[in-house]
Amino acid sequence: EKQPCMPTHPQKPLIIKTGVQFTTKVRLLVKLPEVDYQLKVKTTFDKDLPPGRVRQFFILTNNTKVMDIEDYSNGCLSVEFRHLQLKEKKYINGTKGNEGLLSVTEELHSLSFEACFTVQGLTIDLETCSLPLVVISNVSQLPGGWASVMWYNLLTDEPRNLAFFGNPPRATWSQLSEVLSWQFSTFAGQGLNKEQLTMLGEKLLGQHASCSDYQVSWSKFSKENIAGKPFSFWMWLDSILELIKKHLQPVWNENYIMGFVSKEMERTLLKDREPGTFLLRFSESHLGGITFTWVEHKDNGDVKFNSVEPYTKNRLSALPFADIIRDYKVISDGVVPENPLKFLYPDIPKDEAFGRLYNSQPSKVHPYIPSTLIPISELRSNSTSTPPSCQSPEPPMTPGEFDMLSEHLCFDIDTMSSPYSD
Amino acid sequence: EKQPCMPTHPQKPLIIKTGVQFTTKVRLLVKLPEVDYQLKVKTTFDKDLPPGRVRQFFILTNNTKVMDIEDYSNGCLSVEFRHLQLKEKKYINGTKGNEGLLSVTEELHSLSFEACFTVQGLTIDLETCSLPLVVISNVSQLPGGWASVMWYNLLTDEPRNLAFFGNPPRATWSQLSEVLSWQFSTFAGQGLNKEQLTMLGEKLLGQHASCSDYQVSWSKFSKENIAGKPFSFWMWLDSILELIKKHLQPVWNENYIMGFVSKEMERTLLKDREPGTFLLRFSESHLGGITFTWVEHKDNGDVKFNSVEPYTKNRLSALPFADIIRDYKVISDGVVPENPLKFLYPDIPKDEAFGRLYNSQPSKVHPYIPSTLIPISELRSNSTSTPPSCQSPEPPMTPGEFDMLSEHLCFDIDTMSSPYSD
DNA sequence: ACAGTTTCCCGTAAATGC
DNA sequence: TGCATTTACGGGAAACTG
Repeated sequence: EKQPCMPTHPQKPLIIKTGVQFTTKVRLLVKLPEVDYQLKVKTTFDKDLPPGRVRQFFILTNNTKVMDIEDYSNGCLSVEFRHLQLKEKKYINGTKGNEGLLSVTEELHSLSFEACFTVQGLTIDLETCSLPLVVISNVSQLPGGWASVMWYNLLTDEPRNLAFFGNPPRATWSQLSEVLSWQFSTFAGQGLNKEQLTMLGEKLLGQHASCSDYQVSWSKFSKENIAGKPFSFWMWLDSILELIKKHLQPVWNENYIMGFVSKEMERTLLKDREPGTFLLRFSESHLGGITFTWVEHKDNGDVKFNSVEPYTKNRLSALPFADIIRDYKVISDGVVPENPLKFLYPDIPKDEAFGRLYNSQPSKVHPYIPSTLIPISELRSNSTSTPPSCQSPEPPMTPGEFDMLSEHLCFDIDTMSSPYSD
Repeated sequence: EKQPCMPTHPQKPLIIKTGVQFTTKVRLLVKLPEVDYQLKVKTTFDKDLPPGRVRQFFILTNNTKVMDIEDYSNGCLSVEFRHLQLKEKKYINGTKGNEGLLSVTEELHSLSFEACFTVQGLTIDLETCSLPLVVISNVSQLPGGWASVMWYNLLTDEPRNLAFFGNPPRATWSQLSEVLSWQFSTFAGQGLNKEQLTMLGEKLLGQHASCSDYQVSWSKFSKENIAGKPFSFWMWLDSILELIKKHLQPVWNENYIMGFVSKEMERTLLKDREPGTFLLRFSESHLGGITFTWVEHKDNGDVKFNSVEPYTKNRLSALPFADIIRDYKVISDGVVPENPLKFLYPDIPKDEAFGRLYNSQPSKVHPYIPSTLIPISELRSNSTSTPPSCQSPEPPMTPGEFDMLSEHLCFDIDTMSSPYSD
């Protein structure tokens, strides 16, 4: 009878941060005959959630409002709650929230709506509730929370299985790769192609990625660290999404960032190209880094590959990435510095590709000489730049419709004024 | 009988930000004979402040505590309030806080302490209160608030003249310059010398600065904008203090930053020096900027002065200032770039002065080529760098003891855990 | 000691008030 | 409308807490 249906959260719905305002809206789908009094709706957080095991929260601010004819649309009743804010319930007795089994971003919560009215002598109780919600206390928990929201909505149709992460199902790589591509198209404006997904599949699954039915566990996806690295697969991927959103948007949208490519594949691609051909790829060793690799032909006919130390958000906020590509110089002992980047793979002249994205700000503060930062690498004559080991290449990927996903995720909780992330 | 005496606030005492925790401590100076019950002290904010004209605040959190024998020291009674937090009182009737006459940082408030006890049948009421306090709601108001605290404590000994800024007295330049130097020695570790103060005096007073008895109005000091600039004298100076604190501390402490020097004086100093002699000075046109000016001898014998576009906190957080000096290069159309900075005025070889402060981080992320940002200025062959107009030079300054000031300012309100500023 | 989690609060941006 | 002031909250870091 009632349906929780609210404006899509601009970025990451179904995650609420304590102490930060959020908005929610309920709509009554049936039209009631002559309700001549005001229909009050009350929201309750974590209603009926048994104490223990998980944290519990309550709504700090006023949580009862009267339904009203919806402004636009077909005159059904609706009510929007604004400025709601969550706070954790503290127990005096020894009961603790979060008993070690689940991490806080795996705890699922819910927001309930209740209304009661009498019509023609009949008392009717209405109650409904939201899809499972993740509650976090700091934006640093947002990536973990979003992993949970994705996994839940990808793998179940149940409207309210709060115990989902007690025993989370696996996803096929086919399903998962679709969601990952969708993440990039939603947050960065441009999805992932087959080759990029192949590299991600190998990274997550090794050789098994050849089979799109191969299953990925929740743990492998976002809890276990990648072998030899202090972060999980999803933390790594999300750090790249954030980097794109904040610093690489235009370059990414032009499809100029190959991004996900094994080092072996990189060499294969570059080795027969013109000297100075380069490609852009994300760091696999550090969170949120991007590097370029260019090919150089030595005098003796050898082919050499060089990769610059990855740029991270700090560097990129000092200097936009396109400008880095424009201005990058290598200095070798007293020689006139030169920009080794000539052609974006396969063969696009650098300025043709990036020209529009350059930021040329010669800043005319008159009494002063304009100054800018430029990125340089200084090569000592005795320096060596040994080619590192790399990963194995591999096969393709399933495409597909993600109607189901977008349907679920378009739902619901909305934290006021573009809340998390840019 | 009682005295409010608390730990010196690490940075800026007597300023409290709403919603941020602060700490205060009261000590009972007389020793009471056998008080066999607990002595309760209550703090009240803005006690007896008549409504209207100014905002009023109250203490959100628990504000009554029992006095206790002080841990260390001579066993007198004391009590420390922690986690106090201020919130503005809102009036239902039309009365507004802050009626236009005074800005919020000129409003003075106070924190009162009360205790009542009976000894040998005699009831005694104790009450005392803090020096005037400034209440702000955002750190952006901190410079304005600190200006008020300085002016008050510099110019009056009254313990509680909350109407002080209704008609604030003037300060002699002699008094003021002392306080300014003290600001730099307190917050940046190194005070101002005679020449620096002279330049500041001229900037504030023009020719009158020759007379150290000349008076500076409160308005001129911190309210009126400097002619042609969108900021007041104090806002400008405080922006420089902040820049030093965050980005220039070591260079400032070595006395390598002349900083306050008129452009005319700058030329006088540099013109007879070796080519490549440079000095460091703060921007007068923008908040929180530092530039270097170097002298160059043209082939035709002319002397030319060049100043780089000032570096602000954003640039400096991408690249430490000493590294900027080390790596700065001027590129003129295809010539090998050169660093024009050779000698710190008067004649210290650059690396001798700054060597210890360089940050050399060649970063050994092995598979990658290390990269860094370097600051460059690109000179087009047809570019001109016209010498700008400058200010007039002038005379000396009074030194002196600032015991009074430090005595007053060492007082009192303490906002938990290094609150404002670094 | 330590890792997961929360709190604290600056500093920027946006909202609000006058 | 513009300016002064407050609120909002991301993001880094410290504090907490088992």
